[in-house]
Amino acid sequence: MANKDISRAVIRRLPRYFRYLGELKDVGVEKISSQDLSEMMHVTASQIRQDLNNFGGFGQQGYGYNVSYLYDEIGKILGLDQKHNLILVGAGNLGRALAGYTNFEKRGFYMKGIFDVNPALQGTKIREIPIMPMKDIPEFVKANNIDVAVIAIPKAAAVEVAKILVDCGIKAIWNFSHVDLDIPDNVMVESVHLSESLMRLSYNLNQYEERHGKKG
Amino acid sequence: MANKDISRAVIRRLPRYFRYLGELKDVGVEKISSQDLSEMMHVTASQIRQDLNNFGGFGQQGYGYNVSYLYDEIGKILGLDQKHNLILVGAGNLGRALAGYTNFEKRGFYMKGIFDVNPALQGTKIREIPIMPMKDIPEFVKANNIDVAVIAIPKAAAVEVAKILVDCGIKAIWNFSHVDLDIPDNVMVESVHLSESLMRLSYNLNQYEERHGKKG
DNA sequence: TAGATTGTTAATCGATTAACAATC
DNA sequence: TAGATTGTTAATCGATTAACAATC
Repeated sequence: MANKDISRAVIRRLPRYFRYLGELKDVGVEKISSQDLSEMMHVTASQIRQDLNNFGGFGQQGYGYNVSYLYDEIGKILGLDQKHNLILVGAGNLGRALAGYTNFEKRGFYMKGIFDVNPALQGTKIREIPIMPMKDIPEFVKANNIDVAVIAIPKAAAVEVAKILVDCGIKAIWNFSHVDLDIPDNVMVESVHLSESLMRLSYNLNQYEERHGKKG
Repeated sequence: MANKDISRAVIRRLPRYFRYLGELKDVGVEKISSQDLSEMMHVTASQIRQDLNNFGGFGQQGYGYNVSYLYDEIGKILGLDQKHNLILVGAGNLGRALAGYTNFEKRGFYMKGIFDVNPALQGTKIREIPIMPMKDIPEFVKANNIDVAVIAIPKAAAVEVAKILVDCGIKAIWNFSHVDLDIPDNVMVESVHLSESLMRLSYNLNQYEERHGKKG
């Protein structure tokens, strides 16, 4: 299960395999060949086999892959069987949406605390999770065995907060702020840059219109 | 400005250049060399020059790049100077957060309507934008010159809604539902799969712990 | 056994980096 | 002019695809 040097491209694709296998499992499909899966996912069968074989031989010649088994194995590779406590920093629009995100538990992440600068929010709760002042972060992180933080605050504050989080030993940050957090290698950062995603949409839309006319 | 066959990798990077140039501009920096920018962004200078030269020579030998000019040019390449009307489908937690997302206007996107299945929400507004029943989508899209839809609803509904949107001539979809929308080539889809992002975080966190021990 | 399909090696393709001539 | 730095070609690297022997 411990694997060195898996390429980023492969890791990017793993969750998508996991999603498709989960759906197949849900509708009761027991086995699938790389060929059939490739048609469903619009990728090559070769790529699927290559990707999976980075982690071991999950299939069987002449048969294909057992859906349920492969689903579980990819889940383990993704570490979804591990439990982690997390905190949310920022209870604005996006933060509140993330606090209500029910998939955390399904992936092994448990939200234990929420932090915000707004004094009006302090003492209130979201889904039974207390909202606390920013200054309480270090103590809370240490006391509650927190190793992941979700950051959904303006970029200026994000840089500062990231530093605090790193100092109190957080191990990973899910970053929604519009900034690249420059933190030590031993802290993982996964960023969701909505703004950049919107610009890519804009680019593609614009390209299409330039090629086909605005009312194409 | 019309450019064929720019690789996806380059497009993925453009918004990031745009962000850094915007920040440089904001602090009053007038020019920058690919070398200096590369150090700031942690990429190679060569890559920056290659990327930019896909769209034309924006720099000057012996000088570098004019920050403000390059910022504007990349903005044009990304189509941020174009205006588009959009609707939001889904006024749940995430939908409400997106409705409050103030960057839309800055990127040329104007939210004109919100749609939701919940009857209790109908007739109410978010930021002066009316929430309407799903069945009104086609009429509204046609009447208000809408060409982009933001989808933030459960995956089962998303597939169905996407079909309706395509039928009434929408040109691009910003998809937050956990599903790959299988729609015609002439409709652009930009997906933000939060769930997959969280799984990548999980993978990296897990890898780190396996290599360094749980309390590394 | 024959057929199917994997695991894996080899070939191809594309993206990144290095190098340098052009030129401001 | 000399120095700096781009634009661009060539070299390298990595990722994807094709092919097929292994094997269920």
